[in-house]
Amino acid sequence: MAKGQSTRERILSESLRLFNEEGEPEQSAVDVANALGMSPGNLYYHFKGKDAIIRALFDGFEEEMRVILRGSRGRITSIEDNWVYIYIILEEIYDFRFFYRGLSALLDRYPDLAVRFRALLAEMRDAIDDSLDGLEQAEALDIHKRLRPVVVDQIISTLTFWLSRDAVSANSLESSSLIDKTVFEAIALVVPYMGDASVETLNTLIDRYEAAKT
Amino acid sequence: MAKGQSTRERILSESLRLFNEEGEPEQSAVDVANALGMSPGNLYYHFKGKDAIIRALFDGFEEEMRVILRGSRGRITSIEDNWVYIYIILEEIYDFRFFYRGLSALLDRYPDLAVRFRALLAEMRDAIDDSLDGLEQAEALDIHKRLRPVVVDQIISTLTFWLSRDAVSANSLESSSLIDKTVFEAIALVVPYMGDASVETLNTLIDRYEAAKT
DNA sequence: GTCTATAAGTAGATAGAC
DNA sequence: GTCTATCTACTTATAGAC
Repeated sequence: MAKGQSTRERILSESLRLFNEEGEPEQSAVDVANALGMSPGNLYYHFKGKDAIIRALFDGFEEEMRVILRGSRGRITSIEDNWVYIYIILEEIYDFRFFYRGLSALLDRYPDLAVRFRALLAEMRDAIDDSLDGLEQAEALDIHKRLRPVVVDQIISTLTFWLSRDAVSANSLESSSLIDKTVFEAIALVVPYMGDASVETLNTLIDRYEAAKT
Repeated sequence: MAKGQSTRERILSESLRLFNEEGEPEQSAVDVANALGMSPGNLYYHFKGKDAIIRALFDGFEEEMRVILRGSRGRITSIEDNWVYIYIILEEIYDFRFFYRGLSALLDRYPDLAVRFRALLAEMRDAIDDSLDGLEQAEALDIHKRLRPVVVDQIISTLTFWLSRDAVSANSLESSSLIDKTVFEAIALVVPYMGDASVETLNTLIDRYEAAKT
């Protein structure tokens, strides 16, 4: 543990680590205290319980994600830009993976977080719409009016459930491979709408993907 | 409750109802017994606990899903066929929705069910491959070799996480509307690969979707 | 097959000493 | 700020009577 870290911060970072690595449902507030060599009473002095810890962790995630989403507006015009942009989003989600893995259950347990999470998803939707607009101009992307919202839903769904998909699949990947694969899949959703540029774009995408693997 | 139903059957159907409607994590074995006006001791006589109940429920789901998946092989050639086929799959999943809503957590808790669930997904993958083959011949569907497995993944993902997506979204739909919407989205994933037939297919799809709504 | 009673274990939470 | 001690509430599980 880095010196200068307050007890509060130590509780938060150890909780995040335990939830991500051992599974949030399996860890009680007392487990967190034990992992830190701290008494439960002390932990309860800093946080009213596991609920308060999870809310505090969400605060941090929410803020960082907002910075990412807002920082990109109007700046995404190429496939390369998109690759990097989505990669950054997925890395942020990966750091908060316990939340995404048990999403439905957690949103049921914390209705207040559900409201905030939905607001975050709405921001993400706007950001994706924005970058699709950018691509439509720069790369002659052409999505049928009726299909546009469906495609956006599919992209959001991919960015939301990629970790659950991996958990369900038999052979779980290492994190960076998984992120690369997911970026590829997200962009692949719009490739067929690129008309004559599709094949070329697909090749660019495959090159980028293969490069990331090495 | 229908007469002639054994206590075992009553426990299973009441458990399924409670898990689906009230959430599986919130219901203990004692809650199920109480809901049936039965003593916990009696429930424990029939099932060793909640784990045994969930395994028995999975047995039923697994068997029904296999029948559906195997019954369709080689019989799907049109968009209409696909619509009906996917609709039936989603209805079956809907009956077992508590499981799909807490998928990651449940597969973590029951590694034996994880193995069986993955086998079921593999069967589903084969069935989807099969029906895409059918469409490729009948409707000149043309998916780039590299994208084919990605598209199949996206379809499977849609059919696996549609209930979680709905739970996360702000405005949850009524079950039949949600199923219609999901069928539309699943088929929409292959529409752009239909070349000249795309627009026509999309219109057929929209008509079918609008008809389902009324 | 079904009931009552109860044991055993654990998470969540707080009071009060240091 | 941190610790020890403790209490409540609840789930799981079983023994033994009917």
